[in-house]
Amino acid sequence: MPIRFFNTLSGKVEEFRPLDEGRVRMYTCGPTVYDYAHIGNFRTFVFQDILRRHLKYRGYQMLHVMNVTDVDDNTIRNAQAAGLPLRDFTSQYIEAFRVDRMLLNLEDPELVVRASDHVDDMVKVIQTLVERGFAYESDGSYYFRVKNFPEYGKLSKIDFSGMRAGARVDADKYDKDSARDFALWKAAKPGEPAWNTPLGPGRPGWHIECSVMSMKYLGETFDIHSGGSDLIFPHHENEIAQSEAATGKPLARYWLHAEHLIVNGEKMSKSLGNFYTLRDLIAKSYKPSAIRYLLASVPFRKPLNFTFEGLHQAEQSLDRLRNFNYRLKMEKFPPGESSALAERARAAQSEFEAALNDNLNTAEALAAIFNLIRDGNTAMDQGEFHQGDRPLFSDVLTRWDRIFAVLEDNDYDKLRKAGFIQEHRAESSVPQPVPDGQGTLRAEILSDQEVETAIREREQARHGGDYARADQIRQQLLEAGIVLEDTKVGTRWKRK
RNA sequence: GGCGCGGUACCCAAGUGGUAAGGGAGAGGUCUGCAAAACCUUUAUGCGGGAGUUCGAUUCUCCCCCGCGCCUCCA
Repeated sequence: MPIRFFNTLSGKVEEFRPLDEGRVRMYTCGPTVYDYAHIGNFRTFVFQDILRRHLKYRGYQMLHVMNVTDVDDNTIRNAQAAGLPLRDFTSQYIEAFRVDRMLLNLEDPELVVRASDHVDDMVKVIQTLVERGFAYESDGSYYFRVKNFPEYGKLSKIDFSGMRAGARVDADKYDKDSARDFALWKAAKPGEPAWNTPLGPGRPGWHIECSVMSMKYLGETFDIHSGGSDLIFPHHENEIAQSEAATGKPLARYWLHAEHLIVNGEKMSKSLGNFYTLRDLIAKSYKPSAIRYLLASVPFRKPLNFTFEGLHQAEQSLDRLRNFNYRLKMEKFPPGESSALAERARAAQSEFEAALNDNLNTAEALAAIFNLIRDGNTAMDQGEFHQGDRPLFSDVLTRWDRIFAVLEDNDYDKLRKAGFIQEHRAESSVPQPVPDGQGTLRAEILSDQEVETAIREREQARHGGDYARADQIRQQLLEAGIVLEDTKVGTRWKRK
């Protein structure tokens, strides 16, 4: 079955066929590293992760390049405010972004590249654009001459032909021939970082980095380019202009754009107080896997309305998935197998695969797996689920999770790895959350060993008929964030 | 104003020219020392509003209303 994507360039859903059989070259616009990435950014990055995971699932070898913008007005401003050299400042947020990706189970792209490492390459491309008549110098800055690139607007579908230069913007404010022209290279200003290059001292404009780095690592034409919908114009439109003017070849064949995340129906902004980073949500005790689930559950071309109720619902849904997975692994089933269940499992597999092939319809892919879970649970309750059915169900779940990556309950391991929580050390006192003074949370948690000791004590109380004591222990553990469930095969525990 | 994405039950959210997936929440029931988990039943004659096309529209067309985004450096 072919994969179909909505291509912003054509405005239609199209069958996906990469240039090289079996291999996909993809470029995605990563963050500007002047602060922690926010959940709106991660909506797009989770979409891109689902995209690459599905392509891999379909057997494609990926060459995925993600850029990091580490030189622009924002990074320069914040680095100065922090009193740090630009590179040191941005390196901190590149590292924070790496940790956030780890927490959200985002696969690492094959290459993550920094704009500031490619200034020489950018200079060469700008020189080419000058030679070809697409760029000009003015006061030490270089601009792209939009009117020489007639296809300008083909991605964003903006028709510029009727607009007169200077009609909207006071042209005198700029040293540009036309208000629409955009900067390729910005002349050095006092107090700002600058590179000494054949173009003169200065720093790159925003768009040129992506043209240059994609060309360098993926070639002049590659398969997929993606980012948030706000990048369609001007960023991606300008990339197309620069790249195609320089090479004479199409830049990317499929353009995929994620719609924005909004919060409570409003745009997320710092002034509205509804602006959240991943760390903000972790500090409120939400699990990264639930955040990933929520961000993945709405197909990428739909606006995603983020609410805390929605996040809570995602947690509940995730529990349902994991409960079934646990039951599948741990419960004892009668020998034999059922051909009806085998058929059911394979049907669910083809349903979720078809949903993802259809422009990454994650909502439908979720429905397919929940239907399977209900049928599996029902069969188990009725004693009709057999040992021989286990491997197939397990296989389908595992396949599904190659895309969604939420099944394994390893949030605490990851939070510990990130340094956000630590195990409880003292013997007597109850673990306490400890704010670390940076808006994140370092909480102490009970160790696995402590939990298991308490569970053994409760088991003894239960066998002795001392239910009051058993319930007390269960309550104490609950207050420490540990949930107990008595099953046929013993007591299961999990972290809330 | 231009371009784009949306408006489906209490909440989130699929989908189709032929009569509304899935998840959460609520209610009742089964199971269990209790709880939790799980299962069963149940919750939209209805898919923003109006008109049209059609045997038939939530799905197509037109108009209108509302939300969100972009329109020079925001994922």
